[in-house]
Parts: sequence; structure tokens; C-alpha cells
Amino acid sequence: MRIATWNVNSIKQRVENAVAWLSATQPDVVCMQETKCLDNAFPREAFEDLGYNIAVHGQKAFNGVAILSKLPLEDVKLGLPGDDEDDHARFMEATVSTPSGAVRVATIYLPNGNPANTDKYTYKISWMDRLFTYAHERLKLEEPLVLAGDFNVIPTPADVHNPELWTTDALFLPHTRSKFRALTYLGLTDAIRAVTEEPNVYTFWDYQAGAWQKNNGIRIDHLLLSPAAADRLTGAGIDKHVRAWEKPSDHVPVWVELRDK
DNA sequence: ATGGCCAATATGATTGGA
Repeated sequence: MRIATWNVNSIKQRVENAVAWLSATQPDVVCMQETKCLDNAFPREAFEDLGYNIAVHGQKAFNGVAILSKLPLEDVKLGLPGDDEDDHARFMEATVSTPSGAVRVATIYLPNGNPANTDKYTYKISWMDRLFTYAHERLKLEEPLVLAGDFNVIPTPADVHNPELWTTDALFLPHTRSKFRALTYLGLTDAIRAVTEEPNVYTFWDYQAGAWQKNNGIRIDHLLLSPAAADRLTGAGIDKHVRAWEKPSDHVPVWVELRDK
């Protein structure tokens, strides 16, 4: 089965591109981020017409996540545990029951955290700590688990075009990368890095300053696999061509292919 | 030519993004 993640940067602005991409690549599950609309404004019909079940967790104007799945979505849980005061729509998990067993999927929109000397960065780090706790708990179940989304973390200098320009950025600070490493050291596999060691493999190109034309990108959209999911990994990739379409998101889809048991 | 964007909001300037 194919599981993908895509920060769409407003689903209402991206319906045409999303329908084209879904029709062409036929992913079984899609984790979306930055849907940027209330649940009742999500353009469900366009995707239901393609055979997808949809679970949404949105809010007005900002953030917002969704999961689309050809199989029914079960045990849908909204919000990352650990802070009842956090009202940002940035996390949702669900399971899909495949003939080979249940697969748990989480869609993640990790806080940006800039500027790094403000409470926005404090929020980012506390969110990462909560994600660590969540992952630690879920990994105890020894299930196939896929954490998919916009992590707003550049893991290494090989994942950014000009690392020297990012040294004080919340996406690349040593403390940020340390928290991301701690998460992966729980036993999660970064799917793209499991299939390629090539540098300059990106998932985001800024709209500004000709970043796309100059391949001035960063790799911040990730699929992290539990051991039971990584055991089934047969492929992973980045649908880079989508960035060249009309009216693109600044992020492109990233996907994994998991074999049946 | 050494700068250049995009999306949402009771919009026409501000905020957030990365």
C-alpha cells in the first residue's frame, strides 16, 4: 500500500492539483497538512468522488490536518496528547484495516518555531517533547505505524541547499535537530533516508526569490516508520514534479510503499 | 537587473508561513 504526506498550503486553493495528483498516483492513504479551513469548508466531494474516505481536523484560517483513505478510517483521534490548552489543529491519528492487518497513521504539522528567541520556539520544542512521548507509547504496541507530515525540521546539512544560511533558523537549530534525532532513536526509520543517501533531496521550495528555479530547497516533510512498518518498506519517493504545476503548494508530496505482509 | 511569494481575513494592511 502507498501512504503519502502533503502540506497543501490551503486545500481550497489546491483542489485541482490534488485531484490531478491523486488520480495519477493512486495513494491508499494521504496525510495532509495546512488545510487552512474549518471542517465544514473542506472540499470533501472532490475527493469522495475519487473513492476516498476523509477525516478532517481543521480550524479557521491556519493549520489544519486531514487524512484521506481508500479503506475506512477507524479509531480517529484528534489532537496530540499532553497539553489540554493547545488548540492548534496540528495532529490526527487513525487506523486502516488492511488484509495484512491494521496500520496506524498519524498526520503531523509540527510548529515552525520562528523566530527562535520567542515563545513560538518554546511551543515548538514542547510539541516535539509531546510527540516523543506519543511515539514512545505507540511503539510499545509493536504495530505498523507511520508518522507522516510537515515536521518543520531539516535533519542534517545534507537536507538543505545553503546550510550556512539556516544556522539560526528554528528548522535547523542544533536543539531542534537533537529533538528530531531523539524521536528517530526511539526506533523510527526516516523512509527517504532508508532509500537514498543522495544530498539535496528536497520537499519544500519557497515561493520567494526563485527558490524552485535554483533548486534552493529544504527537506522537512518526512515519513517516520515503526520497525513493523519499516520491515515492509519497498520504496519511497518525492513527487517533485508537482512543484512545477500551475498554482503549486510550496511543499510537494512524499510517499512510501509498504508491501503486504 | 543581485530582487523576486502566497494565503486568509468581515480584506485593502496585517499576520503567518519557512
